[in-house]
Amino acid sequence: MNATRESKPRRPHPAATKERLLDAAERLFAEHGIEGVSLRAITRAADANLAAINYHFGAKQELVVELFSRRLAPINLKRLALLDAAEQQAEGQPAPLELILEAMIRPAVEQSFLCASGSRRFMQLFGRCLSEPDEAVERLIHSHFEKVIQRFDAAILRVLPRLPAQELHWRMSFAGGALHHALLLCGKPSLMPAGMHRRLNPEELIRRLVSFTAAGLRAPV
Amino acid sequence: MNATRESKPRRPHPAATKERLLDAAERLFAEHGIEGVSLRAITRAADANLAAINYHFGAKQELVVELFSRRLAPINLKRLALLDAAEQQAEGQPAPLELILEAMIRPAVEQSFLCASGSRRFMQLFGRCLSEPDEAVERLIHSHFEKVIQRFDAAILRVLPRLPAQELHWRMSFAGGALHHALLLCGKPSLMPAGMHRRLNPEELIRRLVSFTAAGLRAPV
DNA sequence: GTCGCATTCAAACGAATGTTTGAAACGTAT
DNA sequence: ATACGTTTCAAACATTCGTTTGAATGCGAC
Repeated sequence: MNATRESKPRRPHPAATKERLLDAAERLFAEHGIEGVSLRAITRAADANLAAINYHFGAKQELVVELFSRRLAPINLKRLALLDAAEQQAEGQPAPLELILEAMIRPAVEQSFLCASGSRRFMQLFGRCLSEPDEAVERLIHSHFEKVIQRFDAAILRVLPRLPAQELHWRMSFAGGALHHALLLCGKPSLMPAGMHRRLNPEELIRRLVSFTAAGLRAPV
Repeated sequence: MNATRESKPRRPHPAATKERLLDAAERLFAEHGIEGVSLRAITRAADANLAAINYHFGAKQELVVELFSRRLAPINLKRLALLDAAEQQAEGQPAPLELILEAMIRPAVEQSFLCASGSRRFMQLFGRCLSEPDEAVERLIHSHFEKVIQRFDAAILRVLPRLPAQELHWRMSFAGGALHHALLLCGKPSLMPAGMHRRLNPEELIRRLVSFTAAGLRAPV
């Protein structure tokens, strides 16, 4: 008998404990909030020992940081890539507003709808953390978005040159709020009005968000 | 010497402990989240004994319920009153979209900017709780908003009759997300882009929110 | 005064939290 | 086989949490 495979069916990849912890924490955090999940719950769900988190991450806070970086970095890279593509396709002209907004919205929605792995609920967690008090998380999010916000602000100012900067900032905040609230609803259909979550697919949501926010941004001052 | 006034300057109205607890809890909850505030912190801030909360409310959860009801009920009453006024002024015609949206937005923004008492930060707390996991809070919010949502949906369907119900629900969710995200930003200027919180007054915010969401709701399907 | 009721108080309760510890088990290179 | 660095484990650490308790206090009515 193969001792490593049959006597202990659990722990298929011994070196993957760190990833299992991240996945379990992501799922549980999205469901119950960061403060609402204990290290014991995480390690139990990840089939790991209680001390594993402090061994691999040092502290719970560091796990949170690594969790956010793992998901936020790819999303924002994709946002910038889509924006680059939109601007390159415009050939010197300002990129179309709808394409800019889709570049901002699509990566978040797609990540939110990704069924594979635990990444599906991350955007729900992210939306929750926007309103959380933890200063470390706040700084972390801010650092991840600083560059993205600058690029998108500039792109939109190019296509809507008559929009005052102040007005643009507020409207982008409104758009962000709409996006994150929508992703939140996707994770909590119980908050939706009846019958709203019929045929809930990402492309439809993206289309709705783009047309709503584009109209809002184009509103007369 | 007046013993009740000079020997113990604290506790001016002995019967107001319950209110002091609610005010302190509201402020602390808005700053650190519900789960992030202990009964000890609340009672310390309210200059009351630790057991005061369990004596006056029975449990922490009941304090939260009473806290929400105290603020949410007047806001939603004002919303319905403004909507009634808008529809009455329209004299049988559908009420103007901008007036309907202002009826929804103004009470929340004004409550959020109210400097007197601790009510100023409640809307920040409310926005936070939209994404919180607590099922009791979730049901509580839902029950407070059920009637309001129905009335506003109907009013908007009257002025935008060509808007499919599904589309309307999503766009109202987007509008709600924009509103609550904006109120969240007002409570956390650190999340704003630089220079955005210059001259932050409620009327300007209301105007911006109304024009943004009105344009979004009118967007072509 | 003194009774009765509402409120406050200090102290303690059990349970749960994040973290630490030191030994055991593991895989791998020598 | 032996030794070594890495990883896992059970157990305990000190805090903190929400809640409970029972005595003390305040205060108006009789």
